[in-house]
Amino acid sequence: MARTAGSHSDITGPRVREAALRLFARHGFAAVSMRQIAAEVGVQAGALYNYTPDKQTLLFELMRNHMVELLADMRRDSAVSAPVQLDRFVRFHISFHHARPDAVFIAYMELRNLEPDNFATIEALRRQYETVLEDILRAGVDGGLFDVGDTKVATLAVIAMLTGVTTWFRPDGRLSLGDVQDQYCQMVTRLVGAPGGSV
Amino acid sequence: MARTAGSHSDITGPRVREAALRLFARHGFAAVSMRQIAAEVGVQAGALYNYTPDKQTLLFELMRNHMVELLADMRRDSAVSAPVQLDRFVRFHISFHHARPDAVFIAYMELRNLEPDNFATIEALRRQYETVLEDILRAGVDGGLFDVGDTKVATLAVIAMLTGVTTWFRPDGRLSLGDVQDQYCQMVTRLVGAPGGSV
DNA sequence: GATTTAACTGAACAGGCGTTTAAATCCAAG
DNA sequence: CTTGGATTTAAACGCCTGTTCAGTTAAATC
Repeated sequence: MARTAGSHSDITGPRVREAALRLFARHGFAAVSMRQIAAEVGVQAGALYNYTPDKQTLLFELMRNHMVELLADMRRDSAVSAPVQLDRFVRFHISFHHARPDAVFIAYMELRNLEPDNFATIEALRRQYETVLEDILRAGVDGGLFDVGDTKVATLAVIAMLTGVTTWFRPDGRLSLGDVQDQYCQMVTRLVGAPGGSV
Repeated sequence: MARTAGSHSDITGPRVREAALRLFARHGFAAVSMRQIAAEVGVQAGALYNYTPDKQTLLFELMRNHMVELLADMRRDSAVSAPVQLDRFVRFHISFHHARPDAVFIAYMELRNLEPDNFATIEALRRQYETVLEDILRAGVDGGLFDVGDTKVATLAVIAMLTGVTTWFRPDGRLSLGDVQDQYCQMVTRLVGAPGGSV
């Protein structure tokens, strides 16, 4: 034997992913070259292929990691009432996405650059996430606590609304993240027709 | 003199823009080559330069046309009440965007591929559109008909929610466009805390 | 200090990129 | 039918693309 596995790869590997994440988010997958990513890491383009089989897989892994992390971090507690679950979901979505603006951007913008198999995988994870919210809404409707027209439509409307926050929220702006979370909780609560929603 | 101006350009010009619109929407600006656009039109790449000074301008013109058309088609009638204006805004946004899925896609996804000056122009048009909704909400708040936390936040939330429709709505699906418009009107009405909103 | 091998370089590959330009083509007016 | 300008082609420009690979470097083990 000799050199222990990953004497530099422990460092370079993550750096490659970080650089790719930032550059893909900033300029788009198709507009970023492997040489640009390599330059950001301080390495030649060929060295990247120690860490990914190709550019497409690099994108796919970034998106999958993001979605897996999203699903893992979300705690689903069906013991509490639907309105409380909804409130938690809203706050979780906003804070989780705010902490990873680049990954969010990529996950929503680069879907069309995924090869069919990879697209199907990411799409399945995304639907899984949507289902969590949909289940909350349906539970609320079944319990007579919510009143929405079509549950699926309401689900997609709420997620679109929440994800939009990442595109404009700046922590040094007029409102704190907590302020924004509070307002979105109120808006979503009203949107689903919860009794306490309207003042 | 000879051939009247634009004997073929009347045909080729629009075809170039149509092909570019579709291809940019499908694959992304950076991933589409001038040769691909030319092939779609049935022409050599060089011929495109009779219709656009360069690729960047082709993208910019598509986006600007979309935004200008959006602002032009919207009829602002401040004589009616804020809730009615809001209802009309929601229905208009959904149907206008549904009729132009490719242009919508480009207008929201290709902003980062615009050069600074072009970006500023599109951004200004977009803010102009947002202001229309914001004015409606503020009028409603001032008249005691709406109750939102921060008006700007509510504006962005509603627009994000409405624009999201384009990503999933299919006319051959479970719901008609009218159904979707109805449900979004109800959700938005409740979201802004209008009195009749909650059942 | 010799050996081993992970990590990386640098050059090369075939092909595509946006754009330019001279020459060819086309067609309506004279 | 000739003419002349609008329209398009075909080829070329220099540069960049993702990926491969033989060769170099350097660190950890013996």
